[in-house]
Amino acid sequence: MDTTTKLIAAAERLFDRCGFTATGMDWLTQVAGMSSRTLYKHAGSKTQLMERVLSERDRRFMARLNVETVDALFKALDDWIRIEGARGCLFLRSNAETGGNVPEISEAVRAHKTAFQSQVAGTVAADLGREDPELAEQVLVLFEGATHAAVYRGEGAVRAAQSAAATLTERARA
Amino acid sequence: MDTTTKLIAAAERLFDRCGFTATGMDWLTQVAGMSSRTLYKHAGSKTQLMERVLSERDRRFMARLNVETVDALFKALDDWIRIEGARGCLFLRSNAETGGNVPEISEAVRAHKTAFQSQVAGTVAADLGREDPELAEQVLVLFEGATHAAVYRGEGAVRAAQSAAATLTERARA
DNA sequence: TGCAATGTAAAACGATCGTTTTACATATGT
DNA sequence: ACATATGTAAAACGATCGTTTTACATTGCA
Repeated sequence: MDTTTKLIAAAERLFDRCGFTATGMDWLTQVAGMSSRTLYKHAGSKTQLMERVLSERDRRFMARLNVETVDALFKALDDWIRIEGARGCLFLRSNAETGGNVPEISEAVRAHKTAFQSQVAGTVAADLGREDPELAEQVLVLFEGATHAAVYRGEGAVRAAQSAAATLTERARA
Repeated sequence: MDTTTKLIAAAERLFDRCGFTATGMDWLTQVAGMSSRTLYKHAGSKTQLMERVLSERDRRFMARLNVETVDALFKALDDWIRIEGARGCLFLRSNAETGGNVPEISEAVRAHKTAFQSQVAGTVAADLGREDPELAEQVLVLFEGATHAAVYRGEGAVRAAQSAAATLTERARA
């Protein structure tokens, strides 16, 4: 396994589970299994490392959302939570932790959420056979809600969002 | 204005806007306008201060949710966001930042979310004239989703959640 | 054979962390 | 008037932060 890949994976895991600020670089070197010299040669800085983590996260997450029905969108979220666990959106958390004061991170979050919104709108359009901005916004809200409610309500939150989206979609079709 | 009140208010503002870990105590003393000796006499520790902040936040937030219709629930959220801004749920963020490793905070979050779920279920029951756990879960997800989507989609996210909740409630009534 | 490249181990950098302490000022109430 | 409570200002505590440096080992290729 490539050194950089190993580093990004370890960093994503720690940042996600313990928080960005709370994760120390010394601890990260131990978990990633490399010296701090190597870590900094590959990552540059903690902020750049966070950028790489968010970029990789975006790639992996968005790949799963590339579906053509609203129902599949929530099935994808269910799969994601089964594999990755439910700790809320890492992008929003990154932004909140840094108070929106780190431009590189704010920009990564903005880009991800724009892509996310675009994918949701696209999926709704594919499912419905036409664009429906209002339904798309509702589905986006349900998806975001399921992501965060699942932290304390478990997978039932995803099922609730899924059934709500089905009802709204059915209504929009008629 | 009472010293403790001033302290809690300043802490809530900084924790909310800049993150818990990222907010230093020196900075907090300056914003709260008191010496660190006074701050620690009133707060005890940073963790205890966070507990007080969450407790006060819970009181203020839950007071607004004490309504009898689903629609009023989202109107209350809209009001909250107008006054306090949209930076996501401070409770979930606290838990995420500490990685769930600080028992006092985890417990405060759990207690708040339990009360929140209970209030949503109660409001749904009052609106419908009967209990409806499935609709209640959907409304909870919509509320949580609006809270977090509003961070990057603005108040339109709340309106989308509100209309979705109205549709689902209407359907449940029939 | 030798020279880059890539890695480790560990010490050290100055800054900042949460917290305590020392020394002193200002009110209040009996 | 004198103790008590409540506050400030500022230095200091040891620990930890992100980052760099020093010194050395290993590998692959010319």
